Amino acid sequence: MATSALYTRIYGAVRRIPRGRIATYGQIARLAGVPGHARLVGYALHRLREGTDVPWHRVVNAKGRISLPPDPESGGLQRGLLESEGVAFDVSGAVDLKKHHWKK
DNA sequence: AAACTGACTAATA
DNA sequence: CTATTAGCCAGTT
Repeated sequence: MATSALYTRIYGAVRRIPRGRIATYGQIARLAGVPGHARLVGYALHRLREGTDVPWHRVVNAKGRISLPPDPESGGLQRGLLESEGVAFDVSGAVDLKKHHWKK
């Protein structure tokens, strides 16, 4: 895997997200110490897979929606994980940022 | 090494 | 509300 310092920082930042809360890519990038690299956060998470200790499902885009198309294999895993943590989804499939957006 | 890609964001239309 | 454009820059090929 293409290990890099940024990946490590990004993963570390994601791990800091409290349970039942969600954060945006831009926010994670900022926490990771690399503001402006929201895309890198997404890229890093994309390389992840089951078995990691990173709660990637708590990371969503600025709209509070899941950017990743539902994977038939995982059966909409991300949404299920969030719901089991108490995160409410809007009817349009967006997270309720009003309630669950994580604030440092 | 150079070009292409992208789990983004913000601004416009 | 959705669609398109542009800016962004490291990672991947």
